Amino acid sequence: MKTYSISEVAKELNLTAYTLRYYDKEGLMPFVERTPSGKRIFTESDIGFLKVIQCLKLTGMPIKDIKNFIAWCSDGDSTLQQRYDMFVDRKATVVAQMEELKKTLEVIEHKTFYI
Amino acid sequence: MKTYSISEVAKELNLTAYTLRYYDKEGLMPFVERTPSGKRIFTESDIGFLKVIQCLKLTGMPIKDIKNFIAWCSDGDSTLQQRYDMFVDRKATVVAQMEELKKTLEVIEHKTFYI
DNA sequence: TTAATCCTTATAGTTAACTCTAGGTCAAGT
DNA sequence: ACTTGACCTAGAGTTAACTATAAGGATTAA
Repeated sequence: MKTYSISEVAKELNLTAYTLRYYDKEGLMPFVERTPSGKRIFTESDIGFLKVIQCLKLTGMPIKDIKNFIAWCSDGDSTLQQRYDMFVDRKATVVAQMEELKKTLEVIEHKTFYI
Repeated sequence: MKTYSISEVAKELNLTAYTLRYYDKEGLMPFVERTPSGKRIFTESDIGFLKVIQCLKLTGMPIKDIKNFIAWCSDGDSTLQQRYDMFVDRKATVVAQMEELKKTLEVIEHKTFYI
């Protein structure tokens, strides 16, 4: 199975190795294995998971909340509903942002505000 | 014309007077008038403008960038295109976030990732 | 006239999310 | 064997955006 180093993953996800180590320290990556000498080794599935984390971050979710989500994942099927609800909640947040933005666009398009 | 005090506006917009003064210091509210004694007096249109600022913040726009936008507004019609472009850009950002979120929702709905 | 609410400046504290440095380990190439 | 480069940790430093306090003063509603 192909694995990746921290700097390869950082490049792929467009962030730094510092940031990945910080995420690890914050409990966002309990799934990442190590070599006998202690180096992190990332699998394809780890990278997929990190992409989900990035998506959650994009929606404005704080790291502590993402950490909770990761912890739920470790708890298995019993937390499936919670996890699903959380995603639905996130979606609602972004949809609400979209609505606000649309309203604002309408305002500026109709030139109804100036200083 | 009806006007509002800083604390009334803070309550209406669901933030604190501290925050409003901070925004003022950062150049986000050059339009707000004062009484002869120096108190800020907000009009309905000021509040409308502050709501636009809140909307921009919701999309993740930093205060410095919002300040630039406000400065453009002061520059009048010559910056109309820039301002419109900025809003389109913001909209695109949020739409992209939506797309990411939809993808992620699909992933979790199909239960294709677990730790 | 007293209490509340506002103002200022200056300064300090807080939180989140990085971002970096120092000092050390380890594995591969020459 | 040795040097180079990528990795490690702990912990310090940074930035943004508040959030609050203090000290001192003005205004306004009851």
